[in-house]
Amino acid sequence: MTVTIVWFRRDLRLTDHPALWEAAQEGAVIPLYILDPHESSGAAELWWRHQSLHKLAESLAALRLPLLLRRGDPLQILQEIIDTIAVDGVAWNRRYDPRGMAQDTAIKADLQARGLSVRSFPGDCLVEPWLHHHDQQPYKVFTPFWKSLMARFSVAPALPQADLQPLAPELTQQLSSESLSSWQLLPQQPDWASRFPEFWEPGESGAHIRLHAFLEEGLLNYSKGRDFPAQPSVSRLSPYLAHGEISPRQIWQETQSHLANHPELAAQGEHFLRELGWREFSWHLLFHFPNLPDTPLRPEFADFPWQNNEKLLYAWQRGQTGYPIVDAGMRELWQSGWMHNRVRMICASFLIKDLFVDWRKGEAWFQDTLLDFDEANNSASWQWVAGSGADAAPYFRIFNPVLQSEKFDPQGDYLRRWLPELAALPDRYIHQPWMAEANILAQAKISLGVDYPLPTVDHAQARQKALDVFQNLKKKT
DNA sequence: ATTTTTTTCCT
DNA sequence: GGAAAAAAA
Repeated sequence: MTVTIVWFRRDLRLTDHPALWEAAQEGAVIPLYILDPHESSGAAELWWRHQSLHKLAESLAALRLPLLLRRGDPLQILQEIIDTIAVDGVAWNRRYDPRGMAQDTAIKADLQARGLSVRSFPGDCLVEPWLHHHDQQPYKVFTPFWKSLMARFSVAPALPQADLQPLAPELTQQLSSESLSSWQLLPQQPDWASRFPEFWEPGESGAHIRLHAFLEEGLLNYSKGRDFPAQPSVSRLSPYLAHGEISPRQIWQETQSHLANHPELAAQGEHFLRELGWREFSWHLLFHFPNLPDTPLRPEFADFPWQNNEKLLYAWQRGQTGYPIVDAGMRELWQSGWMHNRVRMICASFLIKDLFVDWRKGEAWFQDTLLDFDEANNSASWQWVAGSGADAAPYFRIFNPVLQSEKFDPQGDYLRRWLPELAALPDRYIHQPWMAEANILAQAKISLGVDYPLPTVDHAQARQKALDVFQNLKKKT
């Protein structure tokens, strides 16, 4: 009978957890979570992590297992536990972020030198990110990447929940855990996160409830509906995925089995799974280009003449740009910790190409405020919008915030949900309040510049300026 | 995962 | 002269 420490990281779940499964097959399991103070984490993701750890501890407690919570350098913590009690090995699911991989390699070497069995298992990708072209080059374009992945690999079946046995009391007595509340993961400004529980139910069971609700209600119109932020046509699984409360393998498998019963949804399902493919592609890119979070993949973007106007950045962050679709998105993010994908693209394009603020400032803001923050998705997607990424939008693809709003929120339902001060404006003007005549504004009780800002920049001018800058960048190279 | 301008095609 | 398609950015 062996005793294995199972080190939980961004895989806060009990099902389809390969390390936990394997360790439980062989004997007793000591579940451990380490808060690493050197790891930078956004305020929103810490809020979620608090709830998530609480839920995981509850699920384990029901199986008469503790969740050990320790704060500090992971190697030191592991050494400390190993020195205290008789442990045979340590097991974890692999991480694929550059810092995490380096840390895991060092820890594995150290613990193995101490004679421990250290085993790592596949982490939360459909296929581990080190695949490449036949000539060893990494994929830089999504479609060939995804086709090749689909053709060459099959997704491993999701594992059921491990059969966990209670720990022997004498073992439990020797283990000390810190209290979750002592970590103070919840934000210092409590009113900021106060509305999160209206929108989210963190935890493994919440993840599966969400997935099944989506498969039943959202998938039917996924391909078209996913672009309309007022429609319930997207899965909203991203925060669960980011914290590993559900694995991509589980989403894959449960979607496939739903499709088996609903063959008419095949095309919608394929589209949904392809979005999981974009997550996969982002992790592939981050693995092969570890500087993705702070260095443009296309070198000509290194000298981009950013203006980085602090006031404009602040207006964007707080949803005060004067462009309703941008402001609605930024307020959705601030209030709910999440933003619809279509609106993320519009807001990001606006920051970069209308406000001339460095995409890394936007990336940092998203990191701090997104409940679903994911290092690979966030950096790959910002580079995609900036045009500096691998398979990026061409630089001249500049979103028009009014057209996008009219096209994807025609009745202004999304705008009215997040911008109550504009609710009384007629549909025709809600996408561009500055075009409304004085009597219409008066009727809607809006004084522009007082109740709602005038546009901070002129889109047509900003667009032209952005295109000119891009022409100059091209000339230099 | 686009927008704008130009051209074509019809009335 | 307006809509649709194609081209350019």
